[in-house]
Amino acid sequence: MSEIQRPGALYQQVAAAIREAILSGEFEPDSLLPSEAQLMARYGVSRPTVRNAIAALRAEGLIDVRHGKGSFVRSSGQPVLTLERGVSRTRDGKFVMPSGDIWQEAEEPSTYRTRTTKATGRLLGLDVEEALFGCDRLLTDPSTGTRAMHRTLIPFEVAEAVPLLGQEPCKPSAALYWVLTQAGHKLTWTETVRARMPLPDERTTLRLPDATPILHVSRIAHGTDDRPLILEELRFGADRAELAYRITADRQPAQHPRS
Amino acid sequence: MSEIQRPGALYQQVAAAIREAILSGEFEPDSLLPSEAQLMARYGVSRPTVRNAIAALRAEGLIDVRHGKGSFVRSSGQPVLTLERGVSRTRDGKFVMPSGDIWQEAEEPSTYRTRTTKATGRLLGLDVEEALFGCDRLLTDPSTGTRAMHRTLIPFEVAEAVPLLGQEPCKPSAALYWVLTQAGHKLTWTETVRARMPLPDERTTLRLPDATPILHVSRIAHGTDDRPLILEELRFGADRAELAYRITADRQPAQHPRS
DNA sequence: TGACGTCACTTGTCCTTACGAGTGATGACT
DNA sequence: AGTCATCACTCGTAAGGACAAGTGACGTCA
Repeated sequence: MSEIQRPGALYQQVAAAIREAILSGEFEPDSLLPSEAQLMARYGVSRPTVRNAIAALRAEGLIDVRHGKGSFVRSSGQPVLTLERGVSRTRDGKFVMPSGDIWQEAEEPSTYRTRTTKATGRLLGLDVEEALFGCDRLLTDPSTGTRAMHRTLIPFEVAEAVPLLGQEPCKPSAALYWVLTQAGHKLTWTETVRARMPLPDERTTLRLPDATPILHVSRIAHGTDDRPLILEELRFGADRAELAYRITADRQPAQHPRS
Repeated sequence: MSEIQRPGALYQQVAAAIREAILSGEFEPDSLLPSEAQLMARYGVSRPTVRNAIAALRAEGLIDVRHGKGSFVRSSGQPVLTLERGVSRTRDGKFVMPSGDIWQEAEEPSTYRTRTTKATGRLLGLDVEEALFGCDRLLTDPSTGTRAMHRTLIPFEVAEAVPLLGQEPCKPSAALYWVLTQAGHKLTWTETVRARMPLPDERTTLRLPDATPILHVSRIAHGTDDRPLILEELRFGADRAELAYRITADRQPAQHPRS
């Protein structure tokens, strides 16, 4: 019925019309959109044009298409899982460490030895081709079904100085940080947050829907002597989880540790 | 030449072949890929199939296509701009505030009055339909050309108690936080980080390439009485900028009331 | 009643054809 | 030499047809 004329290509006009209908609430979340055939009739266009419009909306993350069933308005629900990335104490209250260890292991971790790449070397501030211990784990949060990929990288140099680290680089981060503190380090860490589209293998292992970016957190911990000790990387779909940083102004040092 | 057979659909096989060639470095970043016609000949498929494969690679953010020129391997460069979201002092060293005010105004800010939506209400912990001062600004970092959308929301209640706020809600955040501190508040804030695909208007105003997610930071500041004072939202393309949080373990309070 | 095959409906894949539109080089004309 | 039309190449858009594959309901048959 609604003849459209405005912006540019036909399929963009169709996409715009559907998008508007979705955003205005005419189509409720999780509801079924008209089928391709119906849209063809509705706008008087061919099937490729309709499919092109639908592809655009998929790329925007507005709809989900299920083979044999139809297109559904994606329930734009906010993330259900909030990862608190501040600090928290252990139960005995004696020790401060990075929080966020809600995860459970979904698969056997795989340990390996590797070398710094351009990206990891940049973060660690190391020369290229430095040797590292590595451990990759696939984590889940059972209560929400969220999945995440976790990687721990420890320079050989550090592992030699703190043997417990190299022996079990797959321990949850809290344990590793505890070991480091026991070894006399006062920890400071920096988290770098990036977002990007997933590679195909990340899409499958994280079970990501269409048009779902990945949040990629790199946490690098420095010790007392300002040397990088551990690099942790966490990757997860941005549809399910979000990050939270709690910052208290009057407690934070201005530039760097004073005491 | 290279006949392919493996996984599923033809176009996926073509996409996989090209993807592999890119990731293995056979095609250098910024280099020109074979044209659609060449790919048709190379893999013995029709143009829609080739275009479908190319569309998949675009959605992954692996390539950029320029009308009339061809497809180019996207230089997967890391973000060039790091937003330090910790705390920093003013020049006189007297006051601690959120850092990150490197931005310049790209357009006239627009002030308005609005009400809490479901999303903002949730963050502010307010009942729905509460009245707010709002200000939207378009910011740029001239040195890198990065653009960002910024929004400030201040509840009426707060603006009345601290009149300077409501009068000029468009001041950079540092100024607002300074005013609040002068009014006797000790500030604590929480930043929530999410990522999602941009809406069309965000794509255009932020000048985002294909398959580029948005990083969406919501900073909500609480005062001495634990009441929400200001909600700031910052949105920018994840291709250019990243976030950095510096955390020092032995200075941070142990725990905090969960919202 | 229960199991199963069929059918109608959906989206997925693939092909062919045609033309529009942006880009850059070539070459003719001034 | 400089200007500009033309042309060949690129990707973008749109239509048409055909068949495969997933889904669910309906009806038949044991």
